[in-house]
Amino acid sequence: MIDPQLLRDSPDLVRRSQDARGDSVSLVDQAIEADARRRSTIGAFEALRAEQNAFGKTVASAPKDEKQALVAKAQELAARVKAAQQVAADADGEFTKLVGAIANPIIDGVPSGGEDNFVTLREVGQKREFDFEPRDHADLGELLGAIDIARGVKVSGSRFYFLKGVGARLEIALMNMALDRALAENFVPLITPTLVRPEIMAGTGFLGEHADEIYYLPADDLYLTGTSEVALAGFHSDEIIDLAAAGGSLRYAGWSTCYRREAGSAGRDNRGILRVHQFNKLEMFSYVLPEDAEAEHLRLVSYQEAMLQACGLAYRVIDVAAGDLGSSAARKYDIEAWVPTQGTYRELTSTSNCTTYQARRLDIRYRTESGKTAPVATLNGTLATTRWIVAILETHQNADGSVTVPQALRPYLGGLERFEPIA
RNA sequence: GGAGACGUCGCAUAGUUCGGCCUAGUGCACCACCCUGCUAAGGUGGAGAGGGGUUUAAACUCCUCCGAGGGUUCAAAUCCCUCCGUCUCCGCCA
Repeated sequence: MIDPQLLRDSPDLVRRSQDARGDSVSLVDQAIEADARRRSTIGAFEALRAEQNAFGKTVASAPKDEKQALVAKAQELAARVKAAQQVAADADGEFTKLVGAIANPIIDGVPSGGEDNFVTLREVGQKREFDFEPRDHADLGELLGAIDIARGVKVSGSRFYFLKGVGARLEIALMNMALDRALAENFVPLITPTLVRPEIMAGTGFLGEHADEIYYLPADDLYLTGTSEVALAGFHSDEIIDLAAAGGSLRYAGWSTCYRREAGSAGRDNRGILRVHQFNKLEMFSYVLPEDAEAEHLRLVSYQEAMLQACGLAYRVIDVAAGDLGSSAARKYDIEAWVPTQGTYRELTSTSNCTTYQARRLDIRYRTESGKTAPVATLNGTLATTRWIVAILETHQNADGSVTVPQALRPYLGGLERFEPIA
């Protein structure tokens, strides 16, 4: 949810953001109007209520013989209060609905437009060239006994797989390397719930545009999370957190399995494990002071880049365009790694600065120096996922089908230097 | 899954019997000052959250919040319903 004060003070800023995202601009004016109506109806109700409260005392202390008449008058007053309360509640509901539909105002510099209007900030690393015909990760996975798609499909259906042998070990190694790096930056590790209540799912904004992406268990009214961001954001919901005592920020590294229905992407990336229903992820999540959010965002990107570099991957960092941002994000950087057999970059990480938008909805606050409460800023970013295996296998493959393990990962694989094809 | 107990403004509690004197009391912790002086004790005062009005701001003022949401009533922490959660015991199962 955006700051209602911003709507009153700087409506143009909100209008510009809506326009850049390709969202409704008139929604802003509807919300402003609803805000005015809300406040006037609340005022009317509260005045009546004050009258009722005062009159109630008169009734309570009145002598018995006068009570009858007073109660009759109180009944009439109560009816008016009830009506005014309903009007105020309706106006408040309408305002909440409209203001809730407005996405987080983008940060200056975010490119306008849709999916294709991103700006490439930098390209890093050498794209791998081959003097042989490179295999794609699905072939390599089979050759190495690392990925078993067929059996995944047999057991669970399309877009499921088994990681096996060095494949399973590689994923655990990636997660452990990511965790070690997160620990070095003072992230607190968390293994998070992957089933969450509706209000937490809604609070993180995933029930809106992503609703059909999410697995839902009707028997228990619980949602399976597509990222630990949901639980990490919910972790401090309804809390006033002490950022000062924590050194200005609270950082968590959440590990979890992630579940995605991939509705609407039928036919896309069907081969291999690029787009799957279930994978694992180590996610960084930061709670910071609003004024520190942009600096924290750049730090998260730098940790991601360091991870990709350690894995010997070529990549580009892109500034995602406004129309391709989630409603909670004010800016998002994606890092895409070069996938040789596809001849293109594919997203391996994403990091969003949600400013105070997500925190306002989840009611996560801190205390300012003057002692008042104010919403914190939240940020999230990927540090490792199962998908990285795709780029790592393809990038470091050799002509005989073996794969050279990047130096940085070897300590996490018992010193293993190469994955060799199984017989 | 069954039975029972419970949920009060940081923590701990009073209040629920029998609706109005609750504008939710008290203790601890906290903050400021005072006294005293040696790591403590005492004294005075302050202090919850959200939302209106007003204001440069402060101050002031009103409304709401007793797990959540409904209901009854002129009036609900208190009565009724639903849900959520915690604890104890029993059952079942990794």
